[in-house]
Amino acid sequence: MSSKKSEYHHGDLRESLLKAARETLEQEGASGLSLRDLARRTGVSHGAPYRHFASRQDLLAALAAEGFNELSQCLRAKEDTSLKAMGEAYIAFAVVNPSLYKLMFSPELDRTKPQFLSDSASEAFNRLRKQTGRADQDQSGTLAAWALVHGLSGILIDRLLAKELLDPEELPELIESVLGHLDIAKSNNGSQKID
Amino acid sequence: MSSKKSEYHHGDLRESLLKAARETLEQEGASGLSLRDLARRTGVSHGAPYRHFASRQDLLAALAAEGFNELSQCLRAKEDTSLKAMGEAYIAFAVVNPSLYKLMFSPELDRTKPQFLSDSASEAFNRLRKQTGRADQDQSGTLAAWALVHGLSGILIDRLLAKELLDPEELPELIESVLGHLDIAKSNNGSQKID
DNA sequence: CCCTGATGTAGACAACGTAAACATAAACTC
DNA sequence: GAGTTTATGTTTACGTTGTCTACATCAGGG
Repeated sequence: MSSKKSEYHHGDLRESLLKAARETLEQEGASGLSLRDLARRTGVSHGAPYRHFASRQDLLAALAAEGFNELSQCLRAKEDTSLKAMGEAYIAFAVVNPSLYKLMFSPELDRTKPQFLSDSASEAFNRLRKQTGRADQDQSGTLAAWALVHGLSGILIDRLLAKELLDPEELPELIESVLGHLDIAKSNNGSQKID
Repeated sequence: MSSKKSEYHHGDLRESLLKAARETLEQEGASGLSLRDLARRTGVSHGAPYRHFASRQDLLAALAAEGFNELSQCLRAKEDTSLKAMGEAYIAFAVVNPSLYKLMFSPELDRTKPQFLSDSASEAFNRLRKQTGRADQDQSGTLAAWALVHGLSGILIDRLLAKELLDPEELPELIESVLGHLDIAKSNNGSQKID
């Protein structure tokens, strides 16, 4: 399909850019990601990316959207298991894609125009809520579950834990213990608590 | 003290820079903070800041350190109250200084050379642990408490909640509910909230 | 076959971080 | 107090970046 062809038109820049961006993102961090370097590595001129992304922020936003989709998928896969399993999947995604996860919740992102963020975020949130099985009036339980995994993800990503807690051997165990401190996780599985 | 004097030497640049940086940080976000603009607004040449900060990262790190000290102070003030009160103070700090809080946990920060981060962070962590009153063997409870407030802070800062949950009127109430889902907060030395 | 729109290129501009060479003023020494 | 040293601020310079504009190239439809 793609041997020599035209040499002028790339074919599927946009995708190539996103793929290259994804790599440098995890290697260099979000701040080390430049459009020009991206173009250079992809073999196009520095102006080319602007045919596919209105701005650097726009590329970042596309990356973040990709991330939300993947996270959504990870959660969907665990939909029919326990709340704990979902939380562990959530944290696993964050730890495997640290820079991407950080980017997804970066305040710099233009969250206004495509409401992709509120959409994907609220979809994940709803998925979580279904799992918590709470009444609609009290979403504090769902929010607590989300906050717990979100916070633990950030702590792990940023390596804020003392060394003795970071033993990768016992990490899954630690995560499970932490998630266990949520009262919802205990009375799990269809139990409705009366307020 | 400072009427005319020399006009050449600023007097206490460093502090002025930090103060100006603090302002622009919350107004423009971390990415909108440039050394040159800072120097401009402070009335010095664009090379001057380098006499006080080795690099932009260095300035950011100084800001973050400042933030950790203030957060530490906020927590120390609530040391003798309930775990919930401490959590609320933590979240209050984060919400009042959103960009600073984000910066404090930014992966871009050079956390290696001055271990200011691990120091301040672990100090706060220890303060928290004292409050949870758990055995040293199991720090999962402490970690859960930290993760919960850290996560909720991020969610509030980034405005990830649906509008109906963001009613500023009911926000303190919501926060309290969320913190209440931590099992440690319940069996806690009979501390009552004082309204 | 030309024309139109999509895509890539080339050049320009301002802003930035950072370093080096220089200027100034304060501190210290005698 | 004169002279030297040191801390602090200025200027100039360089390379990189995001982004805009004018231009080039190509694919597809009338």
